Amino acid sequence: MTDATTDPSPLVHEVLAAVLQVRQGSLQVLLWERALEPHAHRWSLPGGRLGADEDVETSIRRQLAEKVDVRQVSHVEQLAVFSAPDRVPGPRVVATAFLSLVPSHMDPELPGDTAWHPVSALPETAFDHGAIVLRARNRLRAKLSYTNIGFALAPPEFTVSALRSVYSAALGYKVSATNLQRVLSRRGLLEHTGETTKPGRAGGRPAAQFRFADSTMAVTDPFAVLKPPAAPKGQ
Amino acid sequence: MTDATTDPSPLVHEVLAAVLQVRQGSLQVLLWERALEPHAHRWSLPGGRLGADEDVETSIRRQLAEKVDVRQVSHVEQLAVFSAPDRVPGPRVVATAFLSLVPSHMDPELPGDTAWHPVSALPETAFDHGAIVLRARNRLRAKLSYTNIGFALAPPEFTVSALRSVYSAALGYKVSATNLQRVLSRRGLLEHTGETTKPGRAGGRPAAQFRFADSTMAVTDPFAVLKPPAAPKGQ
DNA sequence: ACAAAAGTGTTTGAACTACACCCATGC
DNA sequence: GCATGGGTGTAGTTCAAACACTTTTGT
Repeated sequence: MTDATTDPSPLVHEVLAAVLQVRQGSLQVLLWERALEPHAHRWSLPGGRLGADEDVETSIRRQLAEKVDVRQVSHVEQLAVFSAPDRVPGPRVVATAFLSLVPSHMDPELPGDTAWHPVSALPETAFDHGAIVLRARNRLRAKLSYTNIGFALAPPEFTVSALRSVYSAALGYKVSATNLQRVLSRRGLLEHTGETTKPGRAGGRPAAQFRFADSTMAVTDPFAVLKPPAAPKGQ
Repeated sequence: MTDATTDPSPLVHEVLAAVLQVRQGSLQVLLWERALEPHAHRWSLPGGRLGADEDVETSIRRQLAEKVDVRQVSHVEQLAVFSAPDRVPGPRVVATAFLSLVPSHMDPELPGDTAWHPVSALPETAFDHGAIVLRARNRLRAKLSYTNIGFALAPPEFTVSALRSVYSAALGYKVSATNLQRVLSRRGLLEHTGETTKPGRAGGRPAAQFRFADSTMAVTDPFAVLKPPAAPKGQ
């Protein structure tokens, strides 16, 4: 399968993460500004070379720790491999891209060359990193519908209207608070904490606080159609 | 991002494909039997080393051509990267795994060391290839529900009951022909060809022939819930 | 006529959207 | 009181599963 004695095409494997967070009402991505050529001053995704003793997920978590406190990263998942031979100038570099999420209440300290940018208004990006960000956003949007991945975007406790803002920012359209609560409750994803928030100066009923019942990603709406036949009543 | 002048950890990138086909009423995968150590006589996925001038998809298509006529491959998509440092003995090998499909009416000529095996009864597999096959099956099963990927498993023209067999084999449970036709028709995926088949000796009504309206993968049931608000009536 | 296989009509139920209405608070 | 924001009740719709029934053939 592989011939280790000769290496006709030296190859570097890098890992990259599109770190997404809802901030200031919009879905944003963490980028750093390249100081050096190639593509100096363009914005690129955090990441780096895959180490000898780590798999790609371990590697991206390690490399993210240089930009963001890892404990603030609530979810990491593989997106895809980007491997066009000319995707970066110079020697061949194949990248494994990740989708990574940070809850909206976090505000990590960032290195000076690093900043958040709205996904809907990206600055000039390096290499194929812009395409990776869009793939990440699409994946997130899809998963908001059929998994519990909202837990990774929301703070540990939240009101329904706060959660509505998070979902609306990520999806790019207004979500109804009523229906959001219904859907997530029906699926058993939401739990009351028992706490309520005080209304603002304008008054209004105090809002109940919720949390997500589970904080590991799970598919909650497995396949909508072509389900297996129902078990006979005797079962 | 990468330092090309030194290469502390030589790394090989391979591409692997789980080629799935419905044959003899079950979902099967194409495997070849390794002649040499390591893992001699175990069964492994077709694939090989990524070439210098190709991306991973081009590479897997090229390598599959050595086992199966490429024109018979109806669908190829990335599955995931497998990168555990010890996933194969010896020098580091990172793999990009693919899901690949062959329509059920094809019966490609195979090399002598290659054979189809039911996914539900795999022989002893090499390395992590067994896990890759199961991931491929799970991906296929999920996509049968919310995309038109059936086109890649079915022959160009088929009766509803033939299509039912294909779906049943892939999903692992009996699918109702009635409901299958309803779901696919409602989504506009099926077209009448105008032809009908002759009944067998036992009689029965002649079956209408259908084809899939589209032969490129598309999501047909985008998100079941949290849809964007309906456009106002005036639109 | 009868059996067999294909295809349609119709009921039931689940799940989601939309909207009306009620609740609890500040001023 | 009344405005404001939170929460529930309840149609109405869509979509899919289940099953009865009709259609069209071979024997």
